[in-house]
Amino acid sequence: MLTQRRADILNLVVDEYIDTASPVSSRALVDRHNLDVSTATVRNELAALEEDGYITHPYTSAGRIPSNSGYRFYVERLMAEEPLGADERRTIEHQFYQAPAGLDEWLHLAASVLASAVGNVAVVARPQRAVPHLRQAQLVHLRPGAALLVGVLDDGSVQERIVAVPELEEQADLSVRAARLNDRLALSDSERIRAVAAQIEDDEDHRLALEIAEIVAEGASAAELFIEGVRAALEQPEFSTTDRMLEAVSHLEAYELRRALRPPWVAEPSARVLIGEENERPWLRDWTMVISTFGEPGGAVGSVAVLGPTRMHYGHTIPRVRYFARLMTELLHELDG
Amino acid sequence: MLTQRRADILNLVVDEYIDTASPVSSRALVDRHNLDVSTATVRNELAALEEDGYITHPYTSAGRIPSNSGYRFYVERLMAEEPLGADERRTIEHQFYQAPAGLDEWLHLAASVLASAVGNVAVVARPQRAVPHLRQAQLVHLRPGAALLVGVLDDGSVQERIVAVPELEEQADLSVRAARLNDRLALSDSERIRAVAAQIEDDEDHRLALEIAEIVAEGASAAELFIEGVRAALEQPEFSTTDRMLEAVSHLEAYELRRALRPPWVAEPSARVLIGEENERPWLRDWTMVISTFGEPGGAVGSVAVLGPTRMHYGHTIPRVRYFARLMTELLHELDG
DNA sequence: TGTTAGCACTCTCGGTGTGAGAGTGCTAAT
DNA sequence: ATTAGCACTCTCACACCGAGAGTGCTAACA
Repeated sequence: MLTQRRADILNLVVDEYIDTASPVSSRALVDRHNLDVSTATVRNELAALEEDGYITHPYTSAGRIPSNSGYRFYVERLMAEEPLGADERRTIEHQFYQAPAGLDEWLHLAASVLASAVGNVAVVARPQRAVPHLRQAQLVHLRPGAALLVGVLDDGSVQERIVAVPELEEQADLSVRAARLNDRLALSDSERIRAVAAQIEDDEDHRLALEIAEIVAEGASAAELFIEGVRAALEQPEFSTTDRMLEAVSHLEAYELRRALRPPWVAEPSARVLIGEENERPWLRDWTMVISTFGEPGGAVGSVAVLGPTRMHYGHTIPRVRYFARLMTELLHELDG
Repeated sequence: MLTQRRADILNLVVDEYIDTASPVSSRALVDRHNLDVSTATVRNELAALEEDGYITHPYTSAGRIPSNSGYRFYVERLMAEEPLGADERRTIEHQFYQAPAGLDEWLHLAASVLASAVGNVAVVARPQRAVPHLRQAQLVHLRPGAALLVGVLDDGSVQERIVAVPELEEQADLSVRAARLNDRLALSDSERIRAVAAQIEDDEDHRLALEIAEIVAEGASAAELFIEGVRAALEQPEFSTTDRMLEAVSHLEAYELRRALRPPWVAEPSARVLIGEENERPWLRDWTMVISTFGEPGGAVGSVAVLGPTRMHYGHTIPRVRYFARLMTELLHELDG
């Protein structure tokens, strides 16, 4: 266990480094926080902290930089959280309430507001159920022999796919067919739909039921992602060389992020912080991810996350991610009635 | 008008610069293309070309660089097109045919294949009609008093929006309502829907008809964009400083690109090339956009584009954009029956 | 025993200087 | 009209240097 003084100093080092982005010297600590010990004493403490692995040296004679375990200790024990002020809340809620009609636009907006609140990349994943159920299917005539199968799932998402239908059927026939299918399949998950399909005698209905099972299953994979704030994140000094920036850009795509957001930190009620290699994606070694979820625990669940360099303003970011998750849970609830 | 020799030299300068990305010297031209004149003669010609504005100097004693009007002349008169080989076509078509079910996935794939074929940013805009018509509307019960209004348009796109409905109506009632609305509104554009709506007596139906008019109208704005190849483009030497790269990153987003793709080059049958300030978006001053459209001229039309630095391999890019547009028109036609 | 002053030592960083090399533009000769 | 030759310009890579910032250690001190 660290002595009080040592912990205090670690706290100051991390705060200072987060602020200035450059190695922290003993002098800076003493001067800027008027400690009543000398720089030499501080140096001794720093050496001890380094011994314990909380901080490091970039080179022999530079200031100290927090290591990832330093950040971890900081987040768990030291950090002073910076709660949202009344006016900040008001501004955010205001932006939320002038949101447009669609859920998608709304999620997009949320990502964008969060990104600008924390100055880093914000990612919002569309809520989805672990096991989605069909709410309603519909067949829309496209041309003789083909129709658009549209399925609305119970997490509010809409899946579509072009399917073959009997050449002669008009829209009216297709609607009848869809109504018949809905009668048997509505409110079922894809597994159950498959089971019911097996018992359908009519060949066409049988085939369509299987198609429906597939689109329902698709609803459980690939959640849509809304990514904002890339620009702001890239402006930070950790990306001051083109190769680092290039690396970051190529990872900050929906495809990569989807994997990073996935298990096991889905369904975490409060915010979870993953520092560096705590996230197993290797490219995130120098990144921190603060992630939380929103929505009904049993129902459709989405996630909100902030991504940035490990040198992140934790005390600022964490409460905000938490706040957004709570707010979005509320609003989603309102939206669902 | 340029003399033959002068034009030849301009051609060589552009070719060489596209290839090497560094200013072209008289020596390089003579050596690498065994001209039967001396470097001094070439220098005189270069001076003349510079006089005419086709090329420039970065500084007094460096080689020549094509100006934007140099590129324009090159594209119109000089450039040797590099047609697709049989096996290249085969590879591309192969990738296309193993495409997944949905139109969206398919467009996404197209963007990605094109991007890797030209080594620059590729953008594909979902086909849409100038004036979309409603194919079918459907109401899906969400909870008492609210339903999801889903509209399928005649360009195959699906629009959705949450709407209020009478508290007491069940799915069955909503389906009846939807059927009634479809009878009067199907196959109409949003203007006509609005007109018809005005004559509907039932208050609820009237309100819903207006909602439908709105979602149909939305189908004409904001086409979905598929963007690929950003990474490859950013690796080019024109983005070798972080600020240039940062600038590029922040512009290569759906929001900005949508504006760049818009009029007046929509509905160009062959590929159109916009060099530098020929595109009025100011940030595109150093970019070239090669754009074409696909789909039925009268029907749903999408666009394919490649974006890259003005120093772009035009002879390679242009035929490929043209080829993709043609291929996608074909495949879309197949898809539409 | 913990703290501190003092000092030697290390490493970075910005500026300066320099020399080689690549090209041009011009002039005079062909 | 073309070309050889040459002076001149500008960049680029590299080395060098000195200032400055920090540390680690030692020895004195409370």
